[in-house]
Amino acid sequence: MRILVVEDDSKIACFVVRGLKQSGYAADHAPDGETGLALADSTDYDAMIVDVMLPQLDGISLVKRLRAARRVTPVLFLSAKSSVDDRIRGLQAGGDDYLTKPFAFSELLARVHALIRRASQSPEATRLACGDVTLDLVTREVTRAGKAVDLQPREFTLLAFLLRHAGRPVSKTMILEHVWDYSFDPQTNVVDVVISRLRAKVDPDHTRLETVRGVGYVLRPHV
Amino acid sequence: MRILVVEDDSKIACFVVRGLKQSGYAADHAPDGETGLALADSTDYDAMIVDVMLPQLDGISLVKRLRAARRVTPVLFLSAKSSVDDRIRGLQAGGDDYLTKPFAFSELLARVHALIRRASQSPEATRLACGDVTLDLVTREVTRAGKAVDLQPREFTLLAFLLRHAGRPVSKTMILEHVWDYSFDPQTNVVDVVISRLRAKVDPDHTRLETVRGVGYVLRPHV
DNA sequence: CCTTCTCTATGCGCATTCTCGTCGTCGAAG
DNA sequence: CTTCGACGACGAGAATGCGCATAGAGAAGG
Repeated sequence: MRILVVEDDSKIACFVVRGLKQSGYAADHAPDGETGLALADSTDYDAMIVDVMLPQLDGISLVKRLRAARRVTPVLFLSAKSSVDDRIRGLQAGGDDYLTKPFAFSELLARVHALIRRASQSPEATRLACGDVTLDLVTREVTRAGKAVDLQPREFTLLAFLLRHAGRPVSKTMILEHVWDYSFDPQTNVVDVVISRLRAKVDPDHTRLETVRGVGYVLRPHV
Repeated sequence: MRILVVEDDSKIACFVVRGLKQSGYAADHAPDGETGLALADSTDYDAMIVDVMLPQLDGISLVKRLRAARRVTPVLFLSAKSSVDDRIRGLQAGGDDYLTKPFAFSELLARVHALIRRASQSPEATRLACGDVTLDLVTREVTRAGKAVDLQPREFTLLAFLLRHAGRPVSKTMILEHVWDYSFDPQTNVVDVVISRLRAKVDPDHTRLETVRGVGYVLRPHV
């Protein structure tokens, strides 16, 4: 779940990004409209949070251009003004929701949640499972064969990612991008290391988490 | 639990807001009807306390317009007049309760309590518990293993918040928002400090209040 | 003015995560 | 069938950064 935050006030941006990360989302930040559009254009975000007042390219125009390019990423507008007019303009431009500053973070989170859930049609599962392995995104509990397993943060994020793609191989590049937030392969073997630790904890008999040589890894649904 | 106070007399407003905060509520204040309506429109309050006599837009009209917009937030009217007529007008406009000035703060608090309890259908638990830790929101008594524990206000609010979410991790951002009423992260470590003090008083053997690295804290239900 | 409570600042300790190095395994080609 | 090359597995040590505790400053209340 990756979210783009387009916001010029660095304090607000920093606060929002941090909060989203603490809630388990990956978050990118663009300080102006142009950068935001470029990022939105090149990455497939699950949602965007866009300030209306932005340098270079305002939020409304940004979203209009995004929609013109047939991008349907759900957008939540942020604005200092609370006038009904502004709200209407935002929604007409293709925004999906509207929040006025100052706002409570929990409200922002709730709305983003709703947006993603609506967009993906299927309610955002809080509980992932594959075979006898289960993972709860909210309580952060992981079990194998009914027994609780204690995972470190990185291991947790990686397992969650694998579970989301259970049955299909995921490349190391993908993993680095979504779990480590790296855009480029920094010539490292971190993934191998954490996969190794994950196997020891979650797949001791080596039947669930398979290696696909030259590609990456698969989580086997059967077993 | 967030409450909006719409009241033009700044002394009364200040007094009420302070009292609510001390009782563990988050409270906002609007000095006139227009501001009040705008705030009520953009935020999801758990209850509102509205003076009938207000500049710009009187309390009755405010609530009428709120109800017209299908908002069901419970409203308690404040008024200087105690005439039965006024009371009827208020309730007809969509108010849920009515209190005449001057009033005792404890009475206001009791009624707000009742309003929220009624609105949320599930009676607002006055007593929270998790494992051998109990907390009473009304008497402000806290016990651990049957023995009373003396908490400072901040510590009390934080513990109450953790108890409400027992079993699920709560992020520091959330804590700052609900316990400190900060909308933005002021780059501080207050949360850590108060957690530390809370542990010393309520969880000396470090079994109940766990750290979730990079996220926040959990209160463990078992033990 | 004194007390009580809360916030800020700092350094330390430790958990987590990364890097490195070696060993093992797989697959292809001769 | 054997050999060679490349990729992956995994353990051990090192670095980073997060969280904890403490003390002192500041604010609020009596």
